[in-house]
Amino acid sequence: MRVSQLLIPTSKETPNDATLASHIFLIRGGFIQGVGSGLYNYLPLGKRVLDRVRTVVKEELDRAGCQEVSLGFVTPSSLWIESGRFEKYGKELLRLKDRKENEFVLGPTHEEMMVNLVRQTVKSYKALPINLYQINLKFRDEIRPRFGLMRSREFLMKDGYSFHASQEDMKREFDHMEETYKKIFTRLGLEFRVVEADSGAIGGSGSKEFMVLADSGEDTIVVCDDCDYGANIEAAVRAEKTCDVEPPEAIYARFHTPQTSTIEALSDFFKVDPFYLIKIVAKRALYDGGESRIVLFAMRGSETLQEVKACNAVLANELVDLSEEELAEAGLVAGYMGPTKVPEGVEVIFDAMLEDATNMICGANEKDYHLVGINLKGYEANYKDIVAVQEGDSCRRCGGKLRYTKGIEAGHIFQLGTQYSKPLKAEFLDEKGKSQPFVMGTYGIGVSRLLAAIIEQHHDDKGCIWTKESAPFAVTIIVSNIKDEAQLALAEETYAALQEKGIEVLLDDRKERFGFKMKDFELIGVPLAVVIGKNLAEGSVELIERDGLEKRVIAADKILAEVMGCL
RNA sequence: CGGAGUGUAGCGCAGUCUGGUAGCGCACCUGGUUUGGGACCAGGGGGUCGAAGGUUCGAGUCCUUUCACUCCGACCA
Repeated sequence: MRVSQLLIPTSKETPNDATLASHIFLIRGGFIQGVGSGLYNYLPLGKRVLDRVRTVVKEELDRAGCQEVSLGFVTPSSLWIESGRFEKYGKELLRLKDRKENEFVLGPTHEEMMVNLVRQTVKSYKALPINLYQINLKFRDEIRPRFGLMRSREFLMKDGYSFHASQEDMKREFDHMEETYKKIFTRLGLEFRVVEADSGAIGGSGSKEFMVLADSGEDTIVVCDDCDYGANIEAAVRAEKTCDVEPPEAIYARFHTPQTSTIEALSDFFKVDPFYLIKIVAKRALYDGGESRIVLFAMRGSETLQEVKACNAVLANELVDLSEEELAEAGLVAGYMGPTKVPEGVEVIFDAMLEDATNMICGANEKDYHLVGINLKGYEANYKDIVAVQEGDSCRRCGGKLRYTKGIEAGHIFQLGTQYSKPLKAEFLDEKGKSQPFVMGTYGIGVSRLLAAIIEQHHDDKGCIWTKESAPFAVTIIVSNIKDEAQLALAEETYAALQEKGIEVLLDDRKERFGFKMKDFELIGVPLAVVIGKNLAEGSVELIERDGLEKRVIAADKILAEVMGCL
């Protein structure tokens, strides 16, 4: 491709809303163009990268025995109502009506559609297992789209679904997909980590995320320094935690504690380590049909609530904050809430760490009063793991120190079981002629997000540095002075020769100055550049690798061999 | 959803307080010079000032309504 004919609107200026390297360089390099909140157009260069990434994904999946299909983007709501997700998925689901007032949704993920496809076509165990996938647009009406392609509303995703006659076979495929995903991310040149994860809105049990490691990642992951344990903070576990400080021995009593509505103040007031205080976080848990209830989450004062774990503990769709008015209406006092003697209609969940805890201090559910000498030994209650693992906690597997790191969720695989096949009545006949629901797995890769992830991991202050398998072109030929006939002639000759060899080559034949073209090369991030410039007079040209920007002077008649050697 | 802010040329912005000819930089077009690190000179094109309504002789500017976009937050009760 000749740059003079390529639609490639590069810019010196950083868009004012872009903060992440990937967002800045993808826009400045003319890969994408913003068209609305969380909506992007792909320009020729961006489309090429997208296609290359997509090709890697497709090749590995096809090699792993998966079959590509393409499902409708607009989905009848009836399927979503059948599965029960129409309400559960919440506001991220964009709903729309056609001219006849029929309701549809724009697919944010396609379990329903794929189950529907398979239930109509697969009737026998003999046709199993089967693994179908598509690489298609998705739409999620995010609360707050940001960071360019990282969190957009419309995005390209590979979503795969496998169907099995047994749990064991599904697990086998799950492991197989984990290996396949590792190959995909490795081929794309990404540094990543496979971690245990929460299953979120998709549901099911046993899920793993593929995290591309980057400081700008939106997810916090907990990793062990000594073993390969890794988990999303939403699902991380740790070894039991104790406290070295002596517990405050006291007999049960009600204590006047004015102006101590925070854990910190309470800790100061009683001169007690927060470990021995009970912290309450009150939330409103939302359920289907607009129902909701107030839940108090009780944990040690040294801990912090992990909202996803908390949400799972009460099987809610979502947890939202409460205003002081709402608390007052429910008979609760902010800053003085306790897990005992709660008003009617308020649910309490205890963190598992509180089981059999003694010598605790908690709120009295009464303004300006706390209770001391609380003893939970043998106390009957609902104990669940609802707190976040903290840095420095011990690894449950090996006892090593856990620490936080940041990751970009680029892939997620789930063991679904019969979560969707049951409500959607997707069944097959087994060897005994008995009807059984399909056992399913589901596997996703954020293809458009991968472009952002690659740049987050591979860039410098000048621009993008695409990896070998993701680059829009393999090499670019820069003609320093387009009016120099010798330079242009050699460039044209080289361009034709590389094309002949089937190499994706770019020829920068624009009537621009040298510096301008170099800046563009650095911004766009093609892995290799051949600079044909003034030292052609001495019979040599330059080879520049984008990663590191190292220059090498080579003989002009050796270009082809040298370039081929670098690819 | 809570808080803050912004909408003026393709992009980045000034002008709004104090109403009176629509501006600047980049980009773009024409001509010329220039060609190893985002050149220079000269000329030029491009605007329903987010939208609707109002006040006024006159509104980018004042008033009302509305839409869009962006940023911060949504764990310690």
